[in-house]
Amino acid sequence: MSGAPATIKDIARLLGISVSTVSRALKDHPDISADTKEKVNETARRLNYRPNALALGLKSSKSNTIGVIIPEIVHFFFSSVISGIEDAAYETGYNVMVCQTNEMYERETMVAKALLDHRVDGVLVSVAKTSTKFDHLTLLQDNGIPLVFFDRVCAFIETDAVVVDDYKGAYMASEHLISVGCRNIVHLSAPENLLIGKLRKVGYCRALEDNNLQVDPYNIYLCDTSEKVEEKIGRILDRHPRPDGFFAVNDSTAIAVIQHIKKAGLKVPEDIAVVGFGDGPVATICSPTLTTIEQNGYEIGYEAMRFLLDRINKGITAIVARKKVFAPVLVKRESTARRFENR
Amino acid sequence: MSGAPATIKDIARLLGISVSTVSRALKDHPDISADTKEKVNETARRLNYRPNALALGLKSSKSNTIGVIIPEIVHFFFSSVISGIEDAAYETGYNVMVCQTNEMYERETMVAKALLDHRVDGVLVSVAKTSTKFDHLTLLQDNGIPLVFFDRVCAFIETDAVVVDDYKGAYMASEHLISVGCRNIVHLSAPENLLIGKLRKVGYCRALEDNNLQVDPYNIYLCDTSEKVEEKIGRILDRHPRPDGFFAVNDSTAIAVIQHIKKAGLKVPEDIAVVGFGDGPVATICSPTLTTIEQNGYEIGYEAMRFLLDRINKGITAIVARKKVFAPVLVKRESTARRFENR
DNA sequence: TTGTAAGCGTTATCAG
DNA sequence: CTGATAACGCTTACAA
Repeated sequence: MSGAPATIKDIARLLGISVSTVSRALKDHPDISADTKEKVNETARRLNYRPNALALGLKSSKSNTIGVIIPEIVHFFFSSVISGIEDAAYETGYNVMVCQTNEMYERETMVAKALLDHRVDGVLVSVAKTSTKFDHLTLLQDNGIPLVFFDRVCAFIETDAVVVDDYKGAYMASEHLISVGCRNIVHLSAPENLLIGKLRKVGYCRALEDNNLQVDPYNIYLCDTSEKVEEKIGRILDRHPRPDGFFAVNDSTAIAVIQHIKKAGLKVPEDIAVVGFGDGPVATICSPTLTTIEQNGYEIGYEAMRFLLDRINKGITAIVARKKVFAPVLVKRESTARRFENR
Repeated sequence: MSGAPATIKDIARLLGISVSTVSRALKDHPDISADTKEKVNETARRLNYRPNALALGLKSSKSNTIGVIIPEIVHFFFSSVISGIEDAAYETGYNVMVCQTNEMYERETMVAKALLDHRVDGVLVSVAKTSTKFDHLTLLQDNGIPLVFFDRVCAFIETDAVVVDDYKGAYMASEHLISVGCRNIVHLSAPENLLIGKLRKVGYCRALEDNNLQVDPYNIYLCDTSEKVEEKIGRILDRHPRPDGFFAVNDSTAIAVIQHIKKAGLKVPEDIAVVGFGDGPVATICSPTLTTIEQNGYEIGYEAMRFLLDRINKGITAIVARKKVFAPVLVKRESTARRFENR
């Protein structure tokens, strides 16, 4: 059989008592006689009664659901984040609505509204590459829905955020390249309107400056996917003098670079050293294995959810904006090895 | 400011008209005067009015939300599936609640109940490795919530399913190994209680039999993660005669095998050829690149969502159980190359 | 110890 | 053209 779910009314009718009695019995209210409780619970079990979360939510203005706005699910980092969020939510009885924007501003605004419609208790956001306006996010706040950013923070909105130290990670990555002997380092960067893009670029620049290397603007390319690498790598490798190091804004870009370098008959790291950012599983699968900056997505997701729960429980404005900044860790592997002696 | 979201009542009060008029005006009911509509819409815009999906859901018994039960989000295949589901849902105005079970039966039952509580309009499921009872899923059906399986089907429940042809894929993979000269092929399998585990194993066995090779039960290991490979690979490579081919139930297991073979000083594919299942991005990143069976997660998710929408719209029982079986494609790469001449 | 009724936000059915 | 009112499932004063 496949009928509609049982309600408190069904139980009341079956037992010839009122719905309020049933309601109280189900939540073990002290006023209700043991006998009645017994009967109610038995019937509830028999009917597979489950409270209607929609009704509960309507009554209490709490949906017990949180929303996640994420650029693309199919990336190790982002799926790790979701996994962390999901586990933290499960532990605390929340459900998670996941919305992917596919990096589109328009879609980001749509899903933000959908989450508002559903009266989610809070939202975790990592903004899309193309988002430059953020009214859709302040709209959520204006409606009493707390926001927490992870990874891709929006600088114009004052709220909690959980990130790795992008600046420092980039600095470490770049300095490591210098320490293994690179002097002509290319940075493959993400768009500047993403804070991570900007910070990682600044980290790169500063590392060069601090080591008395000239920052050549022509050594910085907007290039953050393997497709873009495909497009631009030829031109980059043809430059004179040829770059001897790459710091890529993420692992998949770094690996695409390695593959093209190898295809061009050059060697990593002997001719060109490469560092990525993220430390996904691919970093140990590619060959040579990839030196990269660790970025623990699971932890980031988990902590972001903890922040959000605080805000949900203590009131959206009760807390001053907090940042959780994970210290980046440089994981050295083959793509910068052999050059270590130069250090 | 961050107040509670505006309601239809707020608009009514502000305009000094009744809520029913507002409701009708907002949905462009023909009865309402252009003038009133104008005023209502203007006020709605000004207040950022958004209909309360909880109230709507309560009234209509439709939450406009679907649930997804998935073993682990952090796998390329599963995250691709979610991405496909998510896109299909977005196109049709549905929201997606994602629940990961971490392969635990107990958690699977919990999330199934949570989805029932939220009165989701339908559920997409890929069962956990450890699930052998399925009352929690029939519970959903009994409550009028349609179910569609993807990838990890439950054989005991009669409903739609979207999968690749696991049997055939495994058959092709194994036969390919034979065709490149392997005669002593190990199969690293998933648990038998998973239909995919069983079918892939049967495909392997049948391919051997059809090619006059003995199926040696000792050549079949329960080993479906890189951790388990770590544990068992030593023993397997020490066997005499040494295996000359591996068919692994998924890519990450296959790649772990390749890495260990290389570490043991043997060559892939010259000494041992390896085939995986899934064709994730890692298959082209590892070295040698991995021959594997394509399994398009995005398509599977997208189609599963289409099936589910049909069932939601036409009534849960109106349709006889349909299976969408994607034809597997063997993608030949280096991990079985060079041996091609033997074909 | 139990029942009645109002209300959460919305829509549909009746009346005007 | 517009307004009451009931209902969706549930909780919670307030009565009894």
